[in-house]
Amino acid sequence: MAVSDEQYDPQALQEKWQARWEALDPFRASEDPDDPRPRKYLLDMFPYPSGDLHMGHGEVFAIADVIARYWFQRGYNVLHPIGWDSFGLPAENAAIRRNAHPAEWTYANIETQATSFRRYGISFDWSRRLHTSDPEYYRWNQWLFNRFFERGLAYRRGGLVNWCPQDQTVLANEQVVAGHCERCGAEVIRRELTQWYFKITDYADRLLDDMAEVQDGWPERVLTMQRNWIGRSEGADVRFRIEGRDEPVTVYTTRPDTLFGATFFVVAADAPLAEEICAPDHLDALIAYRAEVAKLSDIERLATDKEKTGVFLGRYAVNPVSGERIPVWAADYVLSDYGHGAIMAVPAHDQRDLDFALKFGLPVRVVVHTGLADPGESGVATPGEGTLVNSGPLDGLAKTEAITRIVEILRERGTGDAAVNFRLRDWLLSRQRFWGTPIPIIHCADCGEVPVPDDQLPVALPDLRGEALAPKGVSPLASATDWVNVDCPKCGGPARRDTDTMDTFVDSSWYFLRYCSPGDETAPFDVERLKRWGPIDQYVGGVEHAVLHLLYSRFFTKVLYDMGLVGFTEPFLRLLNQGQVINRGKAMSKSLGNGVDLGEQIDAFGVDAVRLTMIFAGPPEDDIDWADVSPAASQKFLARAFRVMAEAGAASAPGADPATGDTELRKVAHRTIDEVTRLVESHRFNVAVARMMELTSAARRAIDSGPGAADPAVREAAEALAVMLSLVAPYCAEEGWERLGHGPTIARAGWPVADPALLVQESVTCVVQVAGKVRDRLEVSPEISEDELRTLALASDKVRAHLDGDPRKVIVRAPKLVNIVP
RNA sequence: GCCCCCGUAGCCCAAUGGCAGAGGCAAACCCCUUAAAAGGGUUCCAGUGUGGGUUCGAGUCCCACCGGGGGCACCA
Repeated sequence: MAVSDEQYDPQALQEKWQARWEALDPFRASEDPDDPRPRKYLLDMFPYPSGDLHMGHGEVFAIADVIARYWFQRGYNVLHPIGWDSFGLPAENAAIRRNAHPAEWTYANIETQATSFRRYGISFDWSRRLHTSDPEYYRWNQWLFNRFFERGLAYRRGGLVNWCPQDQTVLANEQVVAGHCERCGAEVIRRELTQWYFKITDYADRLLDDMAEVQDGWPERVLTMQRNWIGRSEGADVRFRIEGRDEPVTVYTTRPDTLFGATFFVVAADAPLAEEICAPDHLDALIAYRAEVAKLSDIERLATDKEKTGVFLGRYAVNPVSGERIPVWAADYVLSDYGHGAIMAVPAHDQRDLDFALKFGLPVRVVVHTGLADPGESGVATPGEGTLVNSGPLDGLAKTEAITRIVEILRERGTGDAAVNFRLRDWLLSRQRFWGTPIPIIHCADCGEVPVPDDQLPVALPDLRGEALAPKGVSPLASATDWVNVDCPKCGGPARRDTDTMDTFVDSSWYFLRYCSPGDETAPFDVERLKRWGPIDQYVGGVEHAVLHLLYSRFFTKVLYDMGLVGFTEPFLRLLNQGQVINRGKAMSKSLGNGVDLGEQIDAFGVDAVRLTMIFAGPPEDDIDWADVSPAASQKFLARAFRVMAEAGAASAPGADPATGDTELRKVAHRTIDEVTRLVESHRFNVAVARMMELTSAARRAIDSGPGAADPAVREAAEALAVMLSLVAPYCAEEGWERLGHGPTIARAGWPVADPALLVQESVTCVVQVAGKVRDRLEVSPEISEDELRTLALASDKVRAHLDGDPRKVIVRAPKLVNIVP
């Protein structure tokens, strides 16, 4: 055997095996309904083609591939698809800069990433590849939009919306993070615009309640974030009469028990209601106040420490239960799009109302006795529990009883009822940009909003490029006159296409359904095939989508369920959020100059070593600081493992009876198989790798100073190692598998099975403690009884030396521990 | 301000309430080698952020604090 045969040359292995794997195509999922193998659906969040793959991709896909390859080895029919989330702004911005079409940049990047994925050795079923910017894909966005429209789940309305001045488009609430655009970071402003919405609020209750289905499969923090985002609250609607106005005004409150403590009334300054209510001689003040508020950015307006502002509207509201007259104010701390855009203010028990009352000298009346200082004097509201006072029929009641009682009273009088409110707003889906799915609506002067008939889909994007795409506040599509002007599908008269495109989160809300039947030309997905594959067994991706993509996908799934197209209500049974790859304690960035290039790492250490480093660095959820890990060390380990496989392969042929091999090594191998199996199942991949390292060392010792490379136990260990290692380092494992005399591919080798007979230990070391200190160790049978062990322990000389008479207590945990309390 | 997660050798990380160390990095040394690299091996290193509590027994459970990370923050 030549030494060079045992040398581990990652680059050579990559070249050799990548081509062979592509020919063998071992990861194609079977659609044969008679395939007896149980199915598993593993999904990675599909990439946006921003350039080549980066370190973050390297981590997610390495992690997900461990799970996918494990399932393949366990004999599942695995669906592990790949596609690209290829609509979106960066392509458009690049196209403007280069005077090109967004498709050029997009599809070039997709090819680059696809090539990198193939080299990275991920176990994809490439036959299902999709790109959301293909007309064959976005056609179905439009088809789905039409279905939503028919059901009243897609509608157009005017209102204040979030506008990103940088990207020149509106944004959904979910895409505004702390007042800034989620994508570009610019400060978001409010504009009054007529836009398309999806009625996700109709599903608020189910989005909340169905979380029970994934309670055990999703990270707690993602569930918490979604719960907070949906923001369900329970309370009551209360109708107040406004003097000088026929229509009463309804307010929502979570504390109807404090109704008697309402000392003023506030409407959102920006709501139309404010001017409707406003007394004529106060209108100038309101208009002036509105102008002041409009000058503020959202950041300033929403700052919690901002001083309260407002203006009296010259009107009084009448408390429906006490009959008390209270002044009506307009203020910007009341939001026009939550509840009814108006509140009853109870300064004693709500800090915001108290701040306002103190600023404007409004009365503060305690109606819940909490035992704390009077808020009117302390300046601190008392929102907690207590006994009702100054509240007529509620006096003496505790909070929950008072709420029940007051709701009864309101109901009897017809001035209110229990109510539920959500923080969740409808999903604004229009975008004033080009590189997205055209909204398939035609506006006709006579017929109104007319959907483009299904048989005329897709409404393809017109061919615009370069300067024509520059943001100008209205969609670039508006300038494509030939495209815009069409005949109304209903009456045939002149009409105009809607010129906005859809939020690209629409694309990703159902792509996982399309993977089951990517080429389907008659439907977005094949219902029968989806029944076999769905829902997704394991989803892997970043936590940044906790309330974006994941919430929208859950919404889509529920709508499609109601349409009878999907057989499940939750799309993702288990969710794994991988950590980030950082460098020297900080996120990689150009400005910090601490970027690490995935391609360069692979060139230097090989695909397997990079993947192994990602997996071995720590738990998958944790961030990896690339400065703390060593791909060079990973490469060394792989070389070591490779030599074990190569030497075992050279010394023996397949088929030897392992039972004739060295028992000690066999025990190590089988214990490793057993543990690695459990560790992979529980996603503790870093520990699984540590076990593989131990097995490699044990095999090394067996070859060098034990029974030798030809021993069947060495072969058995090397073969098991190869298969386990193939989850993380497929090239090294495949070559090792070949050296061990097996044909390609190791992907079909099958997971090793631990022999229970080799897992039992003949003896266990039992620790004997006296008062918690170890005083003796006994070699005992694993099956020893408690009584036997107690007798044995008490008979020990070393133990007796520390005992003074009879022990008070003896705790026996057979077979591993005895603790004697003297 | 409120809520959640995490603090274990110089570093990354293990440890069903039961002997604090599985694995790796770094360091030192030995073997192999003409030499170096590669390879093989040995050794060094913390009492688990701090202070209480529960328990026969706490890194693990509870409370408070300190430090780091994350989420929410006028939603009535």
